[in-house]
Amino acid sequence: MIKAITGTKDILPVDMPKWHALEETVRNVFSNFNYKEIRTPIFEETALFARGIGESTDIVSKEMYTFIDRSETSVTLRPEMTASVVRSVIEHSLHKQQGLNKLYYFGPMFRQERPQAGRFRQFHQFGAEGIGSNDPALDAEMIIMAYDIITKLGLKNLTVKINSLGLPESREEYKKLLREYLSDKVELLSEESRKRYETNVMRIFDSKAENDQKIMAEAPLLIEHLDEESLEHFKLVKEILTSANVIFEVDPKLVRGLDYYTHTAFEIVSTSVGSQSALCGGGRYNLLSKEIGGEEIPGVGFAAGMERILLACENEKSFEPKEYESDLYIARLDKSLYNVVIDNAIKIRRNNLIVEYDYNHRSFKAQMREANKINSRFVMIVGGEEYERGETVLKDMSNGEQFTFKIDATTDIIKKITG
RNA sequence: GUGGGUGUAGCUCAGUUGGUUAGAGCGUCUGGUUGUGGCCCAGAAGGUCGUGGGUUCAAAUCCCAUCACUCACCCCA
Repeated sequence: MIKAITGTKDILPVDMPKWHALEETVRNVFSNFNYKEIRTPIFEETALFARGIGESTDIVSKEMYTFIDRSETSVTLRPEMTASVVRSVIEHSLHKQQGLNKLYYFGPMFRQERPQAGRFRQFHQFGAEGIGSNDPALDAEMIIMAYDIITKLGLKNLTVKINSLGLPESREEYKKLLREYLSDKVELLSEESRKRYETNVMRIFDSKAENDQKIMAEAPLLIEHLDEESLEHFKLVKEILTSANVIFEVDPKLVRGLDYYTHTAFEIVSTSVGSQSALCGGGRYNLLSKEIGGEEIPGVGFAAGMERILLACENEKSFEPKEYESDLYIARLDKSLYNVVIDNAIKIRRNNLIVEYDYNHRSFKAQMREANKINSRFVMIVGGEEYERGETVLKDMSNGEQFTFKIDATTDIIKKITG
């Protein structure tokens, strides 16, 4: 018995109403902010992610689905979308056609991690990227859109965390400072953190090891060593969020695991899911386009995990997607009338109504039971004396009332149903 | 990669100190008089007890291995 690959999930018809509801909310909010959808390939040259996201990140160093294709090219299933979107903008010179490109996307992403609650190897994200402006209003807009989508779904128990990672120059200076602070404490750090001391010292703030946290509690914070420009940028972001009524908290220890961030970094976390509590995350990435070989184009964006959001919605029972319904079920009393059923079903379906009938040649009772099961509003009964008179019965399933019509006047039936 | 938990019908689960033909609810199918759903009633189908090995007169039950699922660490959406 072949089963779906570890960490992947079938999204079955019963799951579809909530996915559609989520997608609808996402599209509505993004289009109100005038973002346009973009779709990029599901796999890319490995170098795009390696350089864009950063060799030392967990994603690149141990989580990517990478393989050599038949033309000896190393390709990778995308672990996130930002690098792809920036690549696409540069490749098609979208940034030269207009100053700012406001883009959004949906789709599956792939990371080979151990699955757990709210984490899969194939998972879905929606997200937005604003490419071509360094304005703090755009940073704020990302957070506001993410916040609006999530709150429109009725979710509570949220925290919006923001931080500024500053400019590369001030960050390098700060890293020196941090290394100095840690220089005589390296021996006390966990193994993982000692590695980070060499590769990416700021990430030690992410460590959950008790002793590491104790040491880091006293460490100098980047936010206290930001340059003027970064401080001003951060201040404006906070002001806009405040006037938009987005309640946030500044988390000086929020250091995101992707290399390309500058200035704003943010996350929205929920207490309604498992330990993987980040529903969305993002930030500004003014260095990214240069990193992947283009000119320097400022950008900011975020991505949100759809499975996690739906999990939070279920746990909070925040909304109830509507159940499947159909307009008409055509039942026959006599097997010989199958063709009449088929003809009418096709005619009425072509008039934009949801029509079903029994394909398994079951009893009339079974047909009525099925009509009820699929939530059909009406049943059209074909057969018997009425049929001999050229008529058919239409039953309203909500109250049991029945009406008789000329069978060749299906338009009357359609009117009755839609009216 | 590391640790914990769980694998019995399509689903959710029961199965006593190892002891005959492995159960329930839901779901599915059929029927409850000639042509009418929901509720109710009756009946039926459906299981190599995850897989492989071992202990035993006897294993769903005990032991070992293996796989899968799951939660957590790590990290992230």
